[in-house]
Amino acid sequence: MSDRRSGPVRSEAARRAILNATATLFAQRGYDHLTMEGVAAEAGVGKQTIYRWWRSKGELVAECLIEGLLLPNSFDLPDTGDLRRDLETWTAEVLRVARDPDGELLMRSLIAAAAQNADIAVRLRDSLGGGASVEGRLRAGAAAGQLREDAPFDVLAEALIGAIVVGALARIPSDPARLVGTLLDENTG
Amino acid sequence: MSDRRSGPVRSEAARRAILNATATLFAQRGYDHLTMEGVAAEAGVGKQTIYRWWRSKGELVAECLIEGLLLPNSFDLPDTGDLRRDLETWTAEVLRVARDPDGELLMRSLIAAAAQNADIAVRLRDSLGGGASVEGRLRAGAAAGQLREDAPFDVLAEALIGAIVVGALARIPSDPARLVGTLLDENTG
DNA sequence: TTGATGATACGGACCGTCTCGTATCGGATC
DNA sequence: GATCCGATACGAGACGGTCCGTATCATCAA
Repeated sequence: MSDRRSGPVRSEAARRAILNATATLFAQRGYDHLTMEGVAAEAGVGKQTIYRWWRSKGELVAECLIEGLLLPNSFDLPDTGDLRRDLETWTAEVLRVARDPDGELLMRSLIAAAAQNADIAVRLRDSLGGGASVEGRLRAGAAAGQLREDAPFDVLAEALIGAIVVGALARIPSDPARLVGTLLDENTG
Repeated sequence: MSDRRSGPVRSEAARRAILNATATLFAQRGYDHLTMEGVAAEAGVGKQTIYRWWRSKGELVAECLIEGLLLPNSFDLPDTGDLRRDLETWTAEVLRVARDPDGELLMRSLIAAAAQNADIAVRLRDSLGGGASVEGRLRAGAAAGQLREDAPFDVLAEALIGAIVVGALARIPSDPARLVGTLLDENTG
């Protein structure tokens, strides 16, 4: 028995056009005003082609997130060996984007999308450095003697990301150095 | 010149029916599946009566929040004199509601609503103890010698609420004692 | 031959506006 | 004080629009 198939193969061009259109419209209009018909039109594609491969708007946005089409690469957390400076750099970069008018809509839309869709929440957390990057960087810092070895890395990561998110939602101007300082100071080795 | 009006006065019965219906349907279906027509039907009211007094779904939900129809009163932060225990009690209560299936939908919907609507974000922050309650409780604790006098109260409050919110979004099981402990431990006087 | 594609028609859900007829208020008239 | 009148909120629902998710074309590449 062979699982060979005849007929045309899934069009990669259509897939990319759809994902790019989704990213464009998401950034322009936000999650709630993102429509499947809009994506189809922008991508020059039939609606059915979208529904054939994605079950919902949420899956579409989640895949854009995975593909890195929604968040800039600068959100990668650096590791220069200086834990505090790296965290401040990263926090400042995230806050800078969050304060830019376009970026603010993007962040708020991502949060709204994450609140409505578990897939997106997981992907967003990854993209924003959830389990992996922030917590990992904290561990590396501890290994380098810049943080208590037994510091609660997961809680600290959650608090840092949480403070940024809530600050963005409530439009509170946060100071990266104060924020990182508050969380690190008490836990330095 | 007088600003007297003739004609019937705004119906308080209709207002309450609308707000109650909004709260009920919000808790049942979440923010995005809350429809004006659904509210009108549930409240036994004409759609126009809603649109006459509220410009959007967001304003409606924000007013429910103000009226205390969406969040239980138990979210009031106690002050027994023991800062750490009070914060742990409050955090545990919030997390308890967030873990209940109905409560989870409610919390996630509130976050989604806050991300989309600035009014709701402000009201939610108030209801959840934003500037006022958590930060104020921290100050009181400092005055009682349970926290450094010069601790960054605002950042700590933001980090605590943020950690709870992000934990709820990403469905991370948080431990109230660890969370509060991490934030308080080395800011104690 | 098979199956993905762009296009488009379809019924249905909600939107926000508009207009009914009805009920209730204040002010003017008697 | 009784009565009428203009103003206005009310419940109900019709209306044109947008978007949903599904179904069905003819077309075209493997």
